[in-house]
Amino acid sequence: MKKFAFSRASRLRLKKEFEAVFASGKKTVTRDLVAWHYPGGDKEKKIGLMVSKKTGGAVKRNRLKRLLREAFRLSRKELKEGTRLIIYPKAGCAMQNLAQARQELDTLRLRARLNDDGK
RNA sequence: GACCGCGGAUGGAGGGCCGCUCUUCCCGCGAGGGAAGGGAGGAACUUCCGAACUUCACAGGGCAGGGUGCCGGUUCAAACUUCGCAGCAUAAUAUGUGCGGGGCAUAGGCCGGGAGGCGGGGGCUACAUCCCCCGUCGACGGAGAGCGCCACAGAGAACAUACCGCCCGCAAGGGUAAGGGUGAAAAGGUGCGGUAAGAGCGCACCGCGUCCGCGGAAACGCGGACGGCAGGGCAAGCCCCUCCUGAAGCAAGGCCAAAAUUGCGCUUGGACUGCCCGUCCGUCCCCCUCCGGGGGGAGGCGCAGAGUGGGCCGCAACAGAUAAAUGGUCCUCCAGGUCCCGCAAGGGGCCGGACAGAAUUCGGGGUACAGUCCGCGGUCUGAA
RNA sequence: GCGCCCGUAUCUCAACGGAUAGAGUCCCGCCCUGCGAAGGCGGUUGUACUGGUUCGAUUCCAGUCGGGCGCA
Repeated sequence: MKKFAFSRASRLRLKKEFEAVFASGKKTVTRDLVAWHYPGGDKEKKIGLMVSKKTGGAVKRNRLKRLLREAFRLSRKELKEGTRLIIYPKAGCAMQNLAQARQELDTLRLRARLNDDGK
């Protein structure tokens, strides 16, 4: 297995999965992000991204998703196993580069107590 | 040379590390791993036109509805269709693929022309009309079929009882449409004749209409004859005429198909065993009964219909995803901006790469766009 | 992706193609009150933008821009 792999298994892909997290998950809010999270059944950590059209055009939205996906990919070993996470950047979100994205994701993880404490 | 505007081209380059997606091959029981190769644009944006494609509808004709509107030339597709050639894939003369020619856009783009509107200048001594030139604009059939509207001002805004006038008349009344005034628009213009005053009432020129001739490929123009001249504007108001037009759209459409439900058929279930026999354990409810059993329901199994969740095709000619890939980060170079040091050559610091992201495909239009290059036009400045 | 609709004051809505674009609300000033609320009087604020048709455009037409809706 690759160390920083990010395949389709790490993404929420079905409407059912999203709805399960919305229905029974907890909501955590930081300055720029809103997140829903829920401990899943298996060990896989999965992420889903939602970006509103209010954020901007397709280029801006894609850039935002790529940054957040990259931040998740690089720091996902710190995350608790089995986490299902949905991230929604707020409309006025001023995220410019990867460093800011990782910092935002870190504060989100601490605030939601999703750290991998080694079981 | 600088600046501005318009049009066109281009839309940073190389590398390291970590990732995503597709195809082919290899390894692996599998999960997966590895190798090679492909992976956003001129606008992918917009959805303003059209073509292909798909499903539905469809005897023929008409109406309604929607659209179109001076003339000529030119421009058109990796889609579709037709023909020819080539050679690859394959068992194949079929199919796919490549090349070339033809067809195909009602209304688009570009170029040119013609009438027309507006503005400016000039000409006919002057006004008006008209003519010529320059600039500019436009979706440019019909107001000689009908309906409707035309504020304010003005007497009057459309089959005129004409306000001030002019003329006749003592007056009542009548005749006038020249002149004044209003307005975006008021019964063709100028001149002469004519008349009580006037008027296409008559005449000349111009304008308008009809017909004929000539020129032009056509729109149209020119000339001649005839008609005294019908009654304003608006059709991007309704409308009439010409011509075109079946509807919807890949979320089209086709296929596979859990669970639950519906229908039909069959039916004691499990363990021991390779299988049968056999043994053991479990065996819901109702009705009939000659106590052997039989029938029905529930349950179980199978099949079928429909088609939800979901998936596949449509969807690839070297992008082909589907909560939707084509990325992140660092270094060097190339442009660029700004600041500091310096007389200058130059050196250093900081910032930093336009607009923008495929979703069946193709063509045209529209819009956005840093920097660089090219062309055209304008203004300013300088030199000869 | 495809198809469709709508843009008027801060907000909710009016306005046969006719001029100064209205009504409530908001805001501002004054009056009233010991102060405020309510009330009264007065005022500010504009047709998304750019062209075209027309004597004249919020209205008609075209194009940009910005919102919204439907379709599995």
